[in-house]
Amino acid sequence: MITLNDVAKKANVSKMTVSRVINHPEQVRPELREMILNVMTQLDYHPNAAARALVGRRTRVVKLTIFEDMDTTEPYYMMLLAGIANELNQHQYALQIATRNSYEVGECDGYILTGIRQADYAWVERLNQPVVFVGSNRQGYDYVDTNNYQAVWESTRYAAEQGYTHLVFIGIAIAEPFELDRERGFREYVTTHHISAQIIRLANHSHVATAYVKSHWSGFPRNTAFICASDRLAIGVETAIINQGGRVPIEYGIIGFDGVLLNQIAAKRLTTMKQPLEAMGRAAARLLLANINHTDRSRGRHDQEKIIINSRLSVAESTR
Amino acid sequence: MITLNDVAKKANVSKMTVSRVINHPEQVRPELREMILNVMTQLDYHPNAAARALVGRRTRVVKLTIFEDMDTTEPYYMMLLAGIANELNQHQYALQIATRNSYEVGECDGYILTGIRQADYAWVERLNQPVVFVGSNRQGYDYVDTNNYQAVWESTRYAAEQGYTHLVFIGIAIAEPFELDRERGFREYVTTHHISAQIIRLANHSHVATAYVKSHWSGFPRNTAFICASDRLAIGVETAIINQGGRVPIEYGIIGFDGVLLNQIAAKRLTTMKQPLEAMGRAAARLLLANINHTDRSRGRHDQEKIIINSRLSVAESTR
DNA sequence: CTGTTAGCGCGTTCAA
DNA sequence: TTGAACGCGCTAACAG
Repeated sequence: MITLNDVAKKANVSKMTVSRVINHPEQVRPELREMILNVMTQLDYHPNAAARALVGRRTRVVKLTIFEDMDTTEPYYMMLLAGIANELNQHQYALQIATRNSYEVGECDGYILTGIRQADYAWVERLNQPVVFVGSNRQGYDYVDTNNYQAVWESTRYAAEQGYTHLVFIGIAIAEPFELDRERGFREYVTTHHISAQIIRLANHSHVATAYVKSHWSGFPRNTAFICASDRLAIGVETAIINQGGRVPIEYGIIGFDGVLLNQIAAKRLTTMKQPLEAMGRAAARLLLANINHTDRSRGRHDQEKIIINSRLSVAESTR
Repeated sequence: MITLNDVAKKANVSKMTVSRVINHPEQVRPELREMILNVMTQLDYHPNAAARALVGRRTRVVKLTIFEDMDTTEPYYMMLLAGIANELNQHQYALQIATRNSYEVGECDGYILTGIRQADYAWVERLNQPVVFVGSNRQGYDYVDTNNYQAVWESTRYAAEQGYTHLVFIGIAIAEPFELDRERGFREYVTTHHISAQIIRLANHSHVATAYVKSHWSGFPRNTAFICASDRLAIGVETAIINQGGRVPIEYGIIGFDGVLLNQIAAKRLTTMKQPLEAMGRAAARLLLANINHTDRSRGRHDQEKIIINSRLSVAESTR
């Protein structure tokens, strides 16, 4: 293992000078700095994270806490995770995964939280450490989120532009901000453009959507497009349409939300709004790291910071 | 922050004694040990991972490398992950997630590897660090795996015992050990018990299964049960049966494999072979930790160790 | 069985 | 601008 000392000897300086090249490069004469950097790459030197953690009173560990049953979890989190992990790795930080039942063990420098419900906020409050949410919140914590409004607005526009003349938004029956934003995206587009439209709210299960579409089939003329708030709903809609003898995408269009796994089950590959999950993960990690470094210097809460990331429509076979 | 010293002072012993209570409890007089343990809980003492890492020449980080595209990944990994993370947390280890593109950054004490293909073994070889696989391998590395043979054997038995008289195994068309074991489980059961049966191998997509069952419908008499090697295939089979007017589970039975998410899409909740993913994750972590501690003392490779975990049939609505 | 000493690799503080 | 000394929290090795 190469240490600071090894580099120092080879470069004929004290180890402090080498340390400064890493932490306060501006305090070292440029030529000397260059030389030392050279030696460092030559020796393939990597600072020892444990030693830095020890002296810096940092753990160099970030915890990701997922407040949701893993059982029913979508692949969603896996991609988010990848983004977070990648970003943290680059900064010599390790990620620790904490689930509902194990979230007290070990120390860390900060938390990334997701899937939170109202009841969990008390716990968050007591953490007293830097925190970043994935998904919006109204209690003033920093967060990263997708632009739900924009996503559905664009899905709707796409459907309209493809010539579907009746638009149906199938939402999730839950009064959370993310859902309200999605509905708003739909409503604003169809209102502005005077398009025949309706909004339906269902429990987020495919068979519920299937049953609904089946029993209201006469209300969906040809040339209807369904903009769905989740892929589960989209799959359910597709099943119903096919069972009723409707043709996708010629007579009916379907747009899902965040299609990852479920596409492998749909008869036609779903046109779907893709959330940039990897990017969201990276953003959350970066935001948290910034908070950690900031908190070090100045105590006290800063203003809520929000990072909103746009989604992209991935066009496939369920729309024309 | 509570340190060893704080505990030592309060307990009127040297900090070495406290340290021993943690690392070599057998070297401390039982009553003294008890007393110190008390003080430790009283003070809510937690050893500082960084300091231990520093002196122990360990990073206290384990890397999980998933050699597979996250895009198409099943929720599978998420649960595995939870198991690994929980176990590592208990041992003051942090988990780092490495994906295909980021697997060189940072140091660690060992690797948990999964989703590996033939081409990746060269990379594994060069690691030169303790390694544990999730999923079997023939190159002599330790691994944790489900008992694929047992799982399908029991599914098959269950179907037979429920009175389905014709059994069909829908396998995945791929010559990997896991698939061969599953087929073997099916074959041995039906052969031993002289049951009318057939084996079919398909690409692992639900629509492929749907198409196959549809076009061979006349070959599947009433009272047939389909034992499927994946839930995707099971869902596809179910769709076909329903489209053909067959009734589940009265006339036809379906058993899936490892139903996590997909159940939310099936018309009838699938009867499915549940892999104990959390347990597998924990087992993998424990095995790796053992290897890490072992390698510390004695250099050189030991015999391949295998941990095979049985699955459990979760009976739901797609069988009687 | 228990305590003392020394040092892991690094960064802060102070002195040069 | 650079260096020397000290200590972060912990444990291995030795001494008692």
